[in-house]
Amino acid sequence: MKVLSKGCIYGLRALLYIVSEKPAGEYVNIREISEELDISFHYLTKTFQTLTHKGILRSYRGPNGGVALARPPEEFSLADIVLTLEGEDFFNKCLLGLAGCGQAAPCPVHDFWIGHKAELRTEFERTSLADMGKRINREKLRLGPV
Amino acid sequence: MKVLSKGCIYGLRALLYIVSEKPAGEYVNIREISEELDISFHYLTKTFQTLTHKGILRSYRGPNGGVALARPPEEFSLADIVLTLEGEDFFNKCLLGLAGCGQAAPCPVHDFWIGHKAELRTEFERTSLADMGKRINREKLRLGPV
DNA sequence: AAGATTTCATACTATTTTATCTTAAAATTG
DNA sequence: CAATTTTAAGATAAAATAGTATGAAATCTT
Repeated sequence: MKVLSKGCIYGLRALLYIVSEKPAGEYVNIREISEELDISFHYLTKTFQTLTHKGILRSYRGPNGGVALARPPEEFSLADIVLTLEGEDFFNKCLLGLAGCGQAAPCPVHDFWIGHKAELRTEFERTSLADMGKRINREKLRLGPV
Repeated sequence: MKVLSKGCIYGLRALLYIVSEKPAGEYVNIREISEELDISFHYLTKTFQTLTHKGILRSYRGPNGGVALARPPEEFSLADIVLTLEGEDFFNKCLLGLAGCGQAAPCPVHDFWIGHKAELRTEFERTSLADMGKRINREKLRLGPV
């Protein structure tokens, strides 16, 4: 049950690293993140570019540069990140991949799947990066290989 | 939110076609299925091979040959099909793709994701191919392009 | 019974998508 | 200017998907 692409997973883990390990607003070196989380540096770079363009991160070049959240972590939900990296139609896809699946011409699992997607979306929307950062520190959750 | 691979989707749609369109036990031509559902014939053939080897389908060569369910459609759940085509660990994967994610060393979304996977699994397990076939005919649900 | 036909099985190749690496340019600091 | 660090384009590799060609089993026709 692979739901998220690598790029999205990398982006999420990296953002969670930033909010759980670093003071808010501080620029974090991308190489440090890639090494801590054992993620391909260049791939992470691309993912971060997307997040920067979409206004979730801001970046700064040069010594002591890096990336930082563009706004306080309370203001970003998991859904914001996922929708940015997977596409806005992430929660609107047919389980059987049928184009135009909907009330008018539903696939056999349409109703059931609609409900699941909505549940997931709700949970993603009500969980902020700040919530996650706190939980990660409180419960010592891991973001990378042990 | 792409959850299932193409191969699995093809297998599911094809099986649902068989149970909803054909008398139980009758051999169905693979080419017919691939054309009705607009699925690559050879790719479908491969998926069917897997289902045949795993005892979900039986096949018969020669004129009027084809594939048929190996047992009555009441005896196969959606979960049976999905687990066969996606792998037995389908419902046990970490949302963030971390190896060894579990109670001992959980990722930040472990608990939440565990619950979702369990719900999904339960629904897949309690829905049989026969149930689906009936619903498809009763509610005129579609399995392919309109 | 022979041979042609139908149909699934399998190996091999090609294409597409996704992920990763290479390289170099632009911005910043000191 | 030299060092650092993000940005970005393009090449390469790997995985998923699709297509081609051929083989093997069952049936039908004559």
